[in-house]
Amino acid sequence: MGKKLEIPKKYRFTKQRKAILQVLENANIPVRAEDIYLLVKEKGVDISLSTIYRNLDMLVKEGLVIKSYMMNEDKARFALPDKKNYLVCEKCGKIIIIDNCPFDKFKEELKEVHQFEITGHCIEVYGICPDCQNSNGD
Amino acid sequence: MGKKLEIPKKYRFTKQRKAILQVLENANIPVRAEDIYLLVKEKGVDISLSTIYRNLDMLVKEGLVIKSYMMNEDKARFALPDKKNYLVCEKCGKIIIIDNCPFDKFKEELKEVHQFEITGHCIEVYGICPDCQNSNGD
DNA sequence: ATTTCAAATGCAAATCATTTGCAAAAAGGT
DNA sequence: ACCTTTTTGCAAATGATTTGCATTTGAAAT
Repeated sequence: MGKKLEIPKKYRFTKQRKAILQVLENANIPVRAEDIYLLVKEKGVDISLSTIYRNLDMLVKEGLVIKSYMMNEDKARFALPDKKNYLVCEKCGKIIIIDNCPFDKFKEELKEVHQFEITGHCIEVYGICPDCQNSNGD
Repeated sequence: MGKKLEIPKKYRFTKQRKAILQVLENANIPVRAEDIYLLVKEKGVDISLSTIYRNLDMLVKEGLVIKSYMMNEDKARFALPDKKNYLVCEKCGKIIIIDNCPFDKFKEELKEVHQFEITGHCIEVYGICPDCQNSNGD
């Protein structure tokens, strides 16, 4: 699914780090620290939440991972850059990645108008998914 | 500045609430709960943080205010819907609102492809602002 | 293969934004 | 002014994320 994550050589390649990368690569939506925790443990690798947070911080600082927050959720989510644009269903929370981001063409215009050197972006679209449109009530 | 906020009649019009709305209307960028707290106090109106959070929750639930998180900041920001798309400078943190959102045309396409009934969106673009492009170091 | 040492980890404690319980204060209709 | 309900403030609780520190572990050098 996602692209291969290349960790800069200045960092060591531990089994915990390896497992975290694997989860991020396999995830098809942005995941929370806790999701990673469970998925890594599931693979039989021992890990702690602080290790996960420390690695995510590092990855975000290196620009390899995007951190974002979703509507009405107080926990951060992390994803490879190709999963940073998504649709979220307000009812069931389903997440759908938008590929072929339409934003790129607009980027040029924005760059000129504001003289910004643009390094990235993140789009969150929310609405009601097909399934929830049909089902009334909750 | 921003548009006028209309509070549904089912809510009472207290002085704290009035002050919060005023701050949101006058803000030219998304603000944090704490910013609102300081600005309201500055106007001489007594208020507590819990009142601010409760009102913001209400406004978000009513769809009158957009809640978002910015890059590398763990605090939520709140803004009227016309300020939900912005550029952030990674160096100095400067925020610039994108008006005339280019996203609307793309919305139709997205609606068809994913069958989503789209109710809103939020775009964050990050990069380096003109000022910071020149200044080296910090 | 062993040594060596900085980087990485786990645990428990600390932080800090946000939330919540509850009694007191203030809206708004009658 | 009175009554009922919402809203507020305070202080305590919550819960995600961060941090200190002793221990473990990569991987470079021997």
